[in-house]
Amino acid sequence: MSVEIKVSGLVIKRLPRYYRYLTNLKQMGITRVTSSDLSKKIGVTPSQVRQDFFNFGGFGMQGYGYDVEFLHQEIGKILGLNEMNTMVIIGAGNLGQALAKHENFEKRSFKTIGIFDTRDDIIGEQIRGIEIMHFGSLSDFVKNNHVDIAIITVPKTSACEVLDTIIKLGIKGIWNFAPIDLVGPGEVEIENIHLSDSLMVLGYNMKKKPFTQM
Amino acid sequence: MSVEIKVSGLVIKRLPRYYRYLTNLKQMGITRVTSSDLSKKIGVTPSQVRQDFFNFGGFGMQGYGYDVEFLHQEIGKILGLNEMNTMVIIGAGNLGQALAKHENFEKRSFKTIGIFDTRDDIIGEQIRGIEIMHFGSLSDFVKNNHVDIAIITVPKTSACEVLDTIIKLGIKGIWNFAPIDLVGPGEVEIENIHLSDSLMVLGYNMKKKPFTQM
DNA sequence: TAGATTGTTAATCGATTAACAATC
DNA sequence: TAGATTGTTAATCGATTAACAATC
Repeated sequence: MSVEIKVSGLVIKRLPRYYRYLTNLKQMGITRVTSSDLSKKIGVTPSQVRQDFFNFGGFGMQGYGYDVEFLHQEIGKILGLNEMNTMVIIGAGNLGQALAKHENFEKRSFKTIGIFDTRDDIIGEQIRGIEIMHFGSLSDFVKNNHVDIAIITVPKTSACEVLDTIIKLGIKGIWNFAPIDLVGPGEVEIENIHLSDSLMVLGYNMKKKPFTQM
Repeated sequence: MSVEIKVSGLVIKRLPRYYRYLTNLKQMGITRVTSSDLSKKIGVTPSQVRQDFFNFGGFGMQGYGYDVEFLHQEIGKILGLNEMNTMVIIGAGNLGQALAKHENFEKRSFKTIGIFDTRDDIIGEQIRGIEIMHFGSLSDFVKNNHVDIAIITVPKTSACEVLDTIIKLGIKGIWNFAPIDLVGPGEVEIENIHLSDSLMVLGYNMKKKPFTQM
């Protein structure tokens, strides 16, 4: 019916930053904020702040600015934070366990409800009350529990195999930490996190400095 | 003297992806590649591949394409992978320990040489042969060892304090995992990793799908 | 030499910034 | 009402794509 106008990915990436800063403002008891205030804290122009919000219809009032509480809530809705998203972690290695122990995700309504691995010696262990189960029982688990997102923290070599299984089980969101760009069918959303890519960008930026100063 | 032309950050972010794919090609024994081949694998246009490399003068030959070995090496140089970068981890919590155990970074010439924390009970422990030391001894450590990069994996509440110390010690690169955007003086390069931001972007992309299909 | 593919310039597209009328 | 600040359009800037001459 109403054809959704595509919002640029660059805008979407800025939303969590707005959200984080609004959370701070709320905690400090500040109730009103202008595009100029926000822009200073976030390091963009006031124009961009207004333009970003304009993509969603605009959340402010002329002459006043934005209501912190309301803006926080609306951005949260856009990002899907108003309802809990359930996650399973595939791969209980160092990174998988660290992510399971991380408490920040739940604050943002992303909750881990199961961890899966193939190493028999750790099956049955619990991390923050979340059980480590055998990868073979993932299928049953998904049938009995609603799972929104699978987090892939297996080695590069098994990532593709795991991806296939996950897609077959009908999971629609994937957060991939294996150092390979996973691609799936159109209805599956994949976010690839490449930690060493980011480290290399840091390496470049550090090296480049002397040149730009000339 | 020669004023370096600024290369866009978007180009730099693509370099690690080229690099990863070239590593694969090398491993498969492939010696030659064209901009068209690369573009297909990486999901960009051939034009963009050539334009990206043109920023650095171009690495190919007309009528032939690119020599895999040479291109791999040149991109590695740009990213600063030809010499070892030393790193310390500040904060030996779940994430800090997981990063210390991660072996991929060393393959890219980023080597962790020390881990620091303030909790007395874990001081002296070793992770993959890397000692956990008291945060108070960081200053001495930096005097005796060349440290390129500090990885911040402390809670949000102590991140700013840690940042101050690190900057005073003269460390020039910071890889920050605390959920706050750290900013430092111009000569210090900071890469902020916000895992939950990425999760929220995934959340948005999953939600948005039904609309775009209308 | 003929064919292929780059290097490089020009055209297009999209994102950011500026401007200002609308309005609280 | 006057002042402030948004919503929204227009102008600018930068990134991507297209085109093609250079050349291996």
